[in-house]
Amino acid sequence: MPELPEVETVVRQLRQGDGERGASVIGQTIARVTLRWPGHVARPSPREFARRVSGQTITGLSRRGKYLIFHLTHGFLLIHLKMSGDLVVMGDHAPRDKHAHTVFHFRAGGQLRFTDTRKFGRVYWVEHAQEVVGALGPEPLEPGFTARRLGEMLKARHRALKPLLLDQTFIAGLGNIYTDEALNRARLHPLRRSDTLGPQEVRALWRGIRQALQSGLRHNGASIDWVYRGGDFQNHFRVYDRADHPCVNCGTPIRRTVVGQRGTYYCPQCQKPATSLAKKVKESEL
DNA sequence: AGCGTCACCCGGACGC
DNA sequence: TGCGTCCGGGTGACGC
Repeated sequence: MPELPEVETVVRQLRQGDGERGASVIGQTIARVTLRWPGHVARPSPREFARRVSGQTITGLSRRGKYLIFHLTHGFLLIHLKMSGDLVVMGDHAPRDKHAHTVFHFRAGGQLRFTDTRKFGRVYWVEHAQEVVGALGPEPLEPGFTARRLGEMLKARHRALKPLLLDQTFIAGLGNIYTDEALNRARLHPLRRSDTLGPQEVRALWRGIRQALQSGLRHNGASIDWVYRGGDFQNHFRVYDRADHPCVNCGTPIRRTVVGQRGTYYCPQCQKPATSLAKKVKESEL
């Protein structure tokens, strides 16, 4: 599931263009679009989408949260990879891929393929990118995201940390993997209430979030399931998908529970619940 | 209003 | 082999 580091990795590769993933998309003019599965188009209508995007030149590429933002001559093309999406530039005669549901054909030859096994991904064409990403929370790796600011944000809410961190309007870019990794680094229990953290704990969470994301970026993201993006962060998980494996810090077996309908991994020794939570947590584990 | 919970969309993996 | 179940990002419905 592409989260901030995976999406950023894709953005960098599409921007630079390398041997493995083809030429840069910057400067390419989209001659036409093939919509093999129109359900990919979130807005406007599939027909209108194809019309709006065709003939436009990609002048820039950026990221906001988990969205890729292609800057066009007029308006913006936004793509969300959701769980299984991937974007690759290929030659026109590259082998067919049954999961390449949306394909952007370049005037100069070559194509940008949006492959998406699960079909959860979405594409948008809008006049202003804000129409789609306007409600997102702050970018956790940008300078404006300080520990102080995080502290104020946490104080203003009264929720368990895990679902709050997954809320894209709270912070943009964290998904299930990096949330669990961040909480582990911060030594905070996933069910801990956001407004009960002391200053040291806020700072630990701030550092945990940033270190987990930066570590992911350094490894070019994680390649899990059948989606290979060149990254190897999956070999450096501390808790995610490591149920019953020893905690890298204390050796205690990592535990898997469900929080907010999401598989949640944590170390029961390093990430102890606050005393007021302990009873509730114990009950849910029996 | 804010929060928790659940269903939904998909198809591959996995257990029986 | 073939069935049922699980999984998840984001959204929207619903109830408290």
